[in-house]
Order: sequence, then structure tokens, then C-alpha cells
Amino acid sequence: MRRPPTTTYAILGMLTFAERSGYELGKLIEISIGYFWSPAKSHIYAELRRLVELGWATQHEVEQDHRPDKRVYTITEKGHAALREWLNDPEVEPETFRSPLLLKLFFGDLMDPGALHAQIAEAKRQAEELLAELKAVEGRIEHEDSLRFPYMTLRCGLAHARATRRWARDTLKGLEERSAS
Amino acid sequence: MRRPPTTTYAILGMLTFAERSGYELGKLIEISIGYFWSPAKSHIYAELRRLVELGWATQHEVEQDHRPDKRVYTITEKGHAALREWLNDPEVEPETFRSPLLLKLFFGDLMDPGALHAQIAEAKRQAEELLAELKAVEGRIEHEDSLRFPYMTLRCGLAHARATRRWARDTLKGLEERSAS
DNA sequence: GTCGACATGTAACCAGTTACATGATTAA
DNA sequence: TTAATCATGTAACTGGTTACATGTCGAC
Repeated sequence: MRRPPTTTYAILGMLTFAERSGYELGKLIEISIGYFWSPAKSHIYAELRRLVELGWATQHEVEQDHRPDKRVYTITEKGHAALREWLNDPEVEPETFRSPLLLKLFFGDLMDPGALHAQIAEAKRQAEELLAELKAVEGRIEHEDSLRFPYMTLRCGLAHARATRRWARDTLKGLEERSAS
Repeated sequence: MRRPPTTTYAILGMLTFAERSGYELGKLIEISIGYFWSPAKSHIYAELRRLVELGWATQHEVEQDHRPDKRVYTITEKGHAALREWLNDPEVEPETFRSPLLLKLFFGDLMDPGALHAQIAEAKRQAEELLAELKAVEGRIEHEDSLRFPYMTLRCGLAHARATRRWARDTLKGLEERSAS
């Protein structure tokens, strides 16, 4: 039996902080690992079922007042062991990065200059938006020693958002200089 | 009929420089758009067949001496129009970025410190390798005015490789300081 | 009464990868 | 003769998304 896909371990890892329902995991992932690993909502529920099948988590229903009932998942010792085995495996799967914007830019000769400029400007705006978002998170977690490792991943995001913003700025400038002459 | 996936346009775009066979496209993509858009070999052949079906390219066999024959694809005027329509569409699909390394780091508390250090160190090594590769490409194309737009995409790759290297360096330092105390 | 947050899923689809299969030609 | 490059694909799989479906509960 092959090792399950990375998303399985992502969900499993999120259960190490506390037992949670699929819905709660979705909200949590969105503001944490979602920046570099973001499964669809329906995918989360599917993975939770797989975790139970594997014996890596157990489920139990929680009746709630004032809210619909929920199904809460708890990591097992077997799950912990599987997670550690994956974490310590020196073989790390390669990152994937795909950028439709860079792809378009590569063919920039064929583009309407106005459309190109607008699309890079929009990328710059998005980088700035992301940067503001990440800075806000940083303010909240930088001194939380228990979030030391999440903070390191945040620093990576900040570095890349800044690199993107600067690149977009420079590229726009280059585009404008050329169109002016 | 919906718009075909981005990979279709990637292949189509590569045909604007010259008519090419699937094999030639594979080699070319690897050293150009492959850094931010890299279809599998078999996928390239499949997309070429789709281009012909759509009337966006035509194919013809080329008999070769000293080498196996090949099937060469040429972009049509209809293909050019479709490509421009896609390029100028202000709606750009979002980038996707997935990092198993950051995912592991997020759960760093559960890792063996040695394994974590080794995995970040390996990421740093990979960033340096990529950086060297991109710098070599830069030296070859920076003054080629016809490669102005590809050069802009290269600058983005350089910025990100440098950001990754610096982040990995800083992170390793943080890890070492902590383990020393 | 309707909107939004809470809550869980199914079914259909699809983009893309992996492994496999085949064969020509050239250079060591 | 063996490896490397040139050359083209098929078939099976799979990881993952999208759209849909359903319903609870509280607040306005």
C-alpha cells in the first residue's frame, strides 16, 4: 500500500493541535496552511473519512445547542506515528508553482500593451493585498513561542510577497519607459 | 464550448516563434516556460492533437535523413486570434503554489530537529542551484531585445530564487541558535 | 422571513501524471 | 553492442475541483 497523498498528512497534521470537525478545519486551514496548501472543502471531508479508514483518526458526533451537530475527528497514536514518519522522511516532494500571468508575459509581444500593463498592475495590487494580510498575521503571532514554526512559514510568504511586489513595480516601470519612447 | 485549459494556450503560444514537433516543444519548454508552466511530455502530444481539432494549428509530416521522421505543427490565423483573445483577457487565472516543505515546517514541533534542519538545508541548496541556472540564462538573453518579455519572466524567477535562498539561510540560522541554547 | 454562519456531504468531471510501449539513428 | 538522443504516443490512474444538494440555527 502506497503512501497516501500529501493532503492526507496536511489534514492529519491539523488534528495534532486539537480535535476538530471538517468545517472547523476548513476555517482554520484558510488562515494558516492555506497559503501554501489549500484543499477544497469537499476534499477535506473526503480525507477525514480516509483518516478514519486508515485508523489514523477516530470520529465522534458532538451534539450542540444553538448550532447544527458536528462530527469531530481525533488523531490516534497510529496517526501520530504515521505523521512523524512522513515529517522525518528526508524525501520532500518538490514544490509546484504555476503562473498563468508569467505565461502570458512570456508572449507579451503579442499582447495589447494596455492589457499587459493592466494585468501586471493587478498582480502588483494582489501582492500588496497579500502582504498587508500577512503583516497583520505577523503582528498577531510573532511573539507566540508556540507558533514558532508557523511563524517561519509566514516569513517565507512575506519574503515572496515582497519579491513579487518589487518585481511587479520594476516590470511596470520598464513597460512604461518603453512605451514612452 | 468552454475555453480550453491554460496548457493549450501555452503550447499554442510556443508555436508562434516557429513551427515545431512535439519533441522539439518539449525540449524548448524545459528551458523556457517550464520554470512556471511545465506539462508532461505525453500531455504536449495530446494538446497538439487538440490544437489541430480546434483548427488552431495544422500538422504535416517531415521526413528526415539521419533521424526519425517527425510531425510538425504550425499555428493558423484562427489560432493566432484565439491566442490574442486569451492573452488580452483581463481575467488572469490565479497562480498556484504548493509547498510540501512549508507544510512540514508548519508542523516542525513534531519533527526530529536534525531531519528538519536537513530538509531546509536541502531547500537552500536547491534554491542556489536554480539561481545559478537562471543567472546563466540571464547572461545569454539579457541583451537580446527580441527576448525582452521572456527576460521579464526570468527576472521574476531570479527574484523568487533569491528570496528563497535568503529565507532558507535565515531560517537555518534561527534553527541553529535555538538548538545551541 | 430571509440572510448569513454553521455543518456535511455526493456526483460528475477533468486536468494532468506515470508507466508503459515502440522504434530510428548515431556515437562510443 | 550499448547508451544516448531523437521521436511519438497509449492506457490507466489519480488527485483534486466544481457544482449541486441539504439542512440547522440565530440574528435582524
